[in-house]
Amino acid sequence: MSDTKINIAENQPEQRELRYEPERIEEKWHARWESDPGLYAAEPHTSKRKKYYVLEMLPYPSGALHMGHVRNYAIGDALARYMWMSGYNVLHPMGWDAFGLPAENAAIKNNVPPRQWTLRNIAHMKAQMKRLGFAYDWSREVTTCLPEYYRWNQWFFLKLYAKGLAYRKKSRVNWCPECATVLANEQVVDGCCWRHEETQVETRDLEQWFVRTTNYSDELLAGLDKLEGWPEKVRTMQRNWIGRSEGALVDFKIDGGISTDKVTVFTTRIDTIFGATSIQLAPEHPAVAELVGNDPHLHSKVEDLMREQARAREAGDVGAIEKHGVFTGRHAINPFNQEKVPIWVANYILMDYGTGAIMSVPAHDERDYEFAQKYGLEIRIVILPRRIGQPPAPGEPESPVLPYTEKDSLLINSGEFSELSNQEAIEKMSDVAEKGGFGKRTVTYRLKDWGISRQRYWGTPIPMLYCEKCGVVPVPEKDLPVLLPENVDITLQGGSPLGRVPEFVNTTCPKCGGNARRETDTMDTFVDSSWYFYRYTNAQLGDRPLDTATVDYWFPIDQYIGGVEHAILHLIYSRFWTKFMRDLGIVRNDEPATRLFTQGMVIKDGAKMSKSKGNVVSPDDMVARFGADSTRMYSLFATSPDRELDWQEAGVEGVHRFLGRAYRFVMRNAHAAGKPQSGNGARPVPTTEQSPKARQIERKLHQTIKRITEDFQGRWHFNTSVAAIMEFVNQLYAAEDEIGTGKFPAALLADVQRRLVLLLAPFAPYLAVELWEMLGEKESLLRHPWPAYDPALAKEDEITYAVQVNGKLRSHLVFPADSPEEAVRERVLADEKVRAALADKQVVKVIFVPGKLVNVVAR
RNA sequence: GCGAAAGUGGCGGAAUUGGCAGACGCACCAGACUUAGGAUCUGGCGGGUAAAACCGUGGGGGUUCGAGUCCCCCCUUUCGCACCA
Repeated sequence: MSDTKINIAENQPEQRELRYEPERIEEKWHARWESDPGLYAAEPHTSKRKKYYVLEMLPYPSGALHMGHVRNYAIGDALARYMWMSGYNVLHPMGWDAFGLPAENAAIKNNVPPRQWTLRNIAHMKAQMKRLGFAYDWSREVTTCLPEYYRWNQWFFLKLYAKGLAYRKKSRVNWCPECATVLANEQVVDGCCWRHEETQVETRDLEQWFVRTTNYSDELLAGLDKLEGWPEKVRTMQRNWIGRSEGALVDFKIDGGISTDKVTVFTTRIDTIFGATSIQLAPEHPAVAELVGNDPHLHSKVEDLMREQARAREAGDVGAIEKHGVFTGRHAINPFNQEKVPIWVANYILMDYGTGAIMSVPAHDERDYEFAQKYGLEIRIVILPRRIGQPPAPGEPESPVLPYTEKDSLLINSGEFSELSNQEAIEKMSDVAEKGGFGKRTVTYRLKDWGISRQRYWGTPIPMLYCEKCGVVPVPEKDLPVLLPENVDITLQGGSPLGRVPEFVNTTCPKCGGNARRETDTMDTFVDSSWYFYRYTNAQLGDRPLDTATVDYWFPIDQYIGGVEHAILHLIYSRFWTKFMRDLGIVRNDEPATRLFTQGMVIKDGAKMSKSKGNVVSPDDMVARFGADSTRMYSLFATSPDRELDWQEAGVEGVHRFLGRAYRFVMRNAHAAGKPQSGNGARPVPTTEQSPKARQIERKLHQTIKRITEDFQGRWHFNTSVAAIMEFVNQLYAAEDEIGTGKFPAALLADVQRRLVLLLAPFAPYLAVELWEMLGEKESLLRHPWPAYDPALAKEDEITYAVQVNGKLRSHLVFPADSPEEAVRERVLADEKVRAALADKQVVKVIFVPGKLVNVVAR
């Protein structure tokens, strides 16, 4: 803001009120809203309104809001305000995902305690949100790092433990050296840490707490089919993540035996077992060491395979490595035909899927085919399409790999099972294997149990004790919360920081009174975000995590809005948690949210905003220069909410300019307006008193209300909603010369202004409320009903027909809206331009599209 | 490799079901008002032409009176999955 501008404003007081100064308007209302309950939800059943729960994903208090947050909340806030004005009892809460590693890193770097750092960030970000005018019900604020919240994480953990859903086991886990802690499978992306994209995850063998998410594998999968309000993309991602696969386990006896006499393979294609020409084991398979024996050559080969696999896994391109293997010299016996097949070890077999052993069927599996080709293993065709019914003719089919599964496929070379279809064979062979005791049907999943132990300080302490006599003992419920100690020396070395706090660690066993040590790991912060949205329904409750009846009123969440990056992590954990809580009997819904919306990323100059790229736009800066309304409205106007948003400052300026136009129109003409007519959709005055321009404005008003209402109810294309308001304001400017002349009814003007303000309310709440006051309205803008439109008034009374000859646009003709087809045809065919285009051609037919277009087809 | 989404002026993007391509905004150009303008208001703005014709929605075919929209083939980008047996 230059000095010149300010001076001019002061020198010309009559100009001053017409100048749109968002900082003045917004500061004024910002201060007033501090003491205004705003968009607070009414307690269940105290309001006649229907409930509507709109939720945006809670932020991590990193220090400052970024544009992604602003966009997310601008969408949610517009919806919340629209729903509120549409007569719903809206719950629109906000909170803080306040535990997590950045607080610890900040503590190490700047020597600030994590709690202090976090709470300071929250205070700042909350102030930013308020300045941006987001209408949250702050009486329900949830901060996950406070004992009032995290004690219930501990309470839930005890419930999980009691139900056998939390357990401790030693296992190979993902370890991020940068975070100095364990990660869940969901937190490993392409072999790297989800927070440190450059840091490769290592593996460590540690004793850890796990949550049995796999108990709900099937329900988590089946539930996806019913979540029709969720993006298909998210549902697909979750389906893939759960990775259900039906098949069979089959035992192959090891010829000559080792300490165990068999190796069990997992297959989804037991019907092809007569085509199995080798067994392939993962390099880490427990039988490998014995099979390889003392042969140093074999031994080093297996080591190589293991290394290749590990390297590929760390590089994140497991699919790309070249297949290698080595023959162990030993054989296994196919239980179906007693055939001896060689046992190999191969680098493409994964120990953590199925049994880490497969039967290799080169004729009907691409990978097996590639491998068999390389090592000259036999390729035996055992299934063919029925239409052939016999071994393929030379050169047909082209690829020897034929994973036939169609109903009309047919087994060959498969003993008693020959001639069966693929499906029949799977059933029969599974029966035979089960009866014979050498196999059984099974289902495997990719989904693994959720490892929740973190060797970090800033998280919820896991409420467990280790007693010298009694072993693992849960902290009794009455002793909750297990408070996270303050003043802890934080380093990234030497394991859990809590382990270095003797006052915390050393305690007595609640069972025997003897010495006990506390668990020093903390919980994954995704525990916090798995159920926070339930806490909003009654955030102050002291004796329970939630009140079932209150939750029952508000749930499920009607609309959840957030980034697609949470499609698996947060959204699968919170679905699990809901099912667990339901089985605990404290909630009744099966799923947390009916509808999910994932908004697109905010980018600038073709790249995601990031400090390293130096293309970060600060919301504070935007608010200071253009105002909160312009910043928010631009984030909705630039593109539809589901798409990537390319931040262009000139665009914010454009929206700012538009808001100025709207502001000036209302300010200039407020005095000329008459008394508005009562009734939300009623027509203010009879047509006869209106000039054509006034009628046009009235029509445009109703069309605009219609468009915006439909956008809210349907596609959420708020960019076109904003464009519609802009068009409307442009028309108002074009008709302004008639205002005050008597041609433009004062009552219509009053109505137009009021409704314009109402339409602006979800997008530019500061400006809307300022103008609302300026119009002399006393009632709260948010409590005023959303304007209705009258379809009859929105209807055009003249229609411009596009006139084509052979599909090419030749003319435009205007007709009264209700003109019959005949009248239109007649005038079209008589039209000069049409006749010129027809020349000497013969009219074959005339296509008439009512209200739109006429196409004369001629030859 | 598999799957999904997308590709439209100088730029962000409109075009709910096949029916006037480019709404709205930015940038740009011109004018008005001004001592002044990075304010405001008015007009213009896909290419092409004197004006038309004509050409234009990643490329190539097709269906249709009519295709950005539907079908087939290909290219590019983004996202997801990727030895899952």
